[in-house]
Amino acid sequence: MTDGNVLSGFKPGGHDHEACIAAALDSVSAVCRERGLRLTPLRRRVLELIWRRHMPSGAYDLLDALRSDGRRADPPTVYRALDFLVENGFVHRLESLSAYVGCGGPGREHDGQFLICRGCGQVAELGDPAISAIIREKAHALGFHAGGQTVEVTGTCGECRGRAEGRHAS
Amino acid sequence: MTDGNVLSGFKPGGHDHEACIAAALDSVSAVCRERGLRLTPLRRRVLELIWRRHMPSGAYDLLDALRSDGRRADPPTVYRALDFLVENGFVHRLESLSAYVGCGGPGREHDGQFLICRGCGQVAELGDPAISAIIREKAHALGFHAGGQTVEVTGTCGECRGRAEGRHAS
DNA sequence: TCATCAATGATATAATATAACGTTCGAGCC
DNA sequence: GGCTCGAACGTTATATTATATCATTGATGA
Repeated sequence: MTDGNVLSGFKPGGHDHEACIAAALDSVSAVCRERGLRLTPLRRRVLELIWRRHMPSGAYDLLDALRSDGRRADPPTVYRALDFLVENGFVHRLESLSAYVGCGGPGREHDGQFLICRGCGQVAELGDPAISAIIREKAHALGFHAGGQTVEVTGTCGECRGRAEGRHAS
Repeated sequence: MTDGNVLSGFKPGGHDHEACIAAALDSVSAVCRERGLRLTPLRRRVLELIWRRHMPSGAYDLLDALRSDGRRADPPTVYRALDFLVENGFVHRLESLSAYVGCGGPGREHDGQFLICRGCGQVAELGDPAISAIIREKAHALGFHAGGQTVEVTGTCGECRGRAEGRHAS
């Protein structure tokens, strides 16, 4: 099996974060052009802030960041931007954290599965058809017609487990 | 495949609800005795209220219900009872609804999967090992050590879909 | 009987999210 | 260009969900 189903993985310490943000913004920007959606400066900025932190952001963290920009901002400002980004699949809401992360495969229809590391706080997103299919099938066997799926797993990523074992050994 | 993995299903209109509540309370009561846990009157009452509504209850709904009992109650009262019930696996929190439902298999270790009907608001709980296993395995393939899983599916149950089709046909 | 600790009472406040209405701004049309 | 319209955003207020903190009660065992 390849990593073809990983929409966004845990990032090693030294990855080129600016490039990673830029790529995400470009990708969303392209999808918006295709679909006639308006990626306004505010929406774009919120999306950038989400990618920049590279871990789940609370709405009020984003609000503070907007204020640091010098912009006047109140809760509806950020919630409206988040609504747009979530509705169009550019950002996902993590229900178990009440927080938001950038989508690793914007523009692709998918049910995301999220791995949330307790150690570093990073989140990986899978878009694994086998997982969503088995859930849909098991539900269907009970006569249930599945719509959206929320799949969130907390645990420890490889890098953090490595660190923990390192400490043990030393 | 049997329905062996259904911990609690969608209830038909006429099921014996009192018996259903009593069975749940007895079952939790027995587990508490086994484990030396204190199912105090308050905790028992909150658990009963949750089963009685037979659909997800918000913490503040429960609070209102406690007050209707004539009992003085404030948020920490209900949240502490919920903490006890959730920690010990007698109640599950539905992250996508910020609400609580009774556990269909108290005392059994399991990752629950929840089917949330948009029509009637009822929730079915599965404890399907195949679902939790594939999630754990896919996570593991990425070096991620899975702890708890949140799996919540919104959609439409058979009974509600039946009703909707009935209206169409008429 | 008393010491102790878990449970609950009570007050205050934090964190997350939405309602409602006014204002601005840009796209399409005359 | 000037108009109209609707989407986006500004602004104020408030709703909903959850926790921190300290005081009090009450059951259990020394």
